[in-house]
Amino acid sequence: MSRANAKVLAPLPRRLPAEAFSQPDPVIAARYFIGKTLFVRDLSSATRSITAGVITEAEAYGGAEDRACHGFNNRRTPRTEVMFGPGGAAYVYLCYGIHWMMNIVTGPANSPMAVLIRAVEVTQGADLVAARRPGVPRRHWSSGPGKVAMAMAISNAHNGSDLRDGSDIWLEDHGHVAEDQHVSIGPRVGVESAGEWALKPWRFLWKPPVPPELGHP
DNA sequence: CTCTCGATTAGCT
DNA sequence: GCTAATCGAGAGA
Repeated sequence: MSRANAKVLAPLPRRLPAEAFSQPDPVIAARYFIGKTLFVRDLSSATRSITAGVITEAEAYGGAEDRACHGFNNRRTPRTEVMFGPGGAAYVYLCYGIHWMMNIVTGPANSPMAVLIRAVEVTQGADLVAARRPGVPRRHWSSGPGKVAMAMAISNAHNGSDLRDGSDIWLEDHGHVAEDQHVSIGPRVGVESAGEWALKPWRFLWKPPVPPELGHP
């Protein structure tokens, strides 16, 4: 291969800029992450294989006043500790004793904010995901926060990993554009007990356009 | 130590 | 639509 071709074919700089993680408003961050690609290395297998998926649903948590956030009122515990670090780390915790939830820590240090990844569309390693989710239809592989972890083999082994330049779990921009007209905004799921904070429209759901031939008259 | 509850899912009605 | 499963975190005594 010639030097000129090597330059043309060199990988694009796909990692996200640092500012994406230090963004002080978790709601803006959540919207920004829609359409970005999450890469995960399977730390539980000897092969340490990698799967990837485009983020299609996300929710914002944070600001010390957000009652739905684990860091509400600056509650600092072993579990929430990673949220008090600077943006860019993975916050992974166990929910309902069974399900792992994957979050992107955002904002400055000492300010607990995170974006929960609620759904992805698998774009790499579909064979691996199919093996992890036997009998499950593809459309249900990762259509929920617990399912995202199951599909991509995310667990507490990823908690605290640096998403900015790490190699166990990270984010890339592959040019998928989630246009406003296809992104619905609404209240967060499963946080009814958070009072008025449960009503905040901090959930973003990307529904790619329906092909014309499938549209209703 | 004990008690409560959860950023959910899957299966059945 | 309804609910059991499942267990660690966090709070309080």
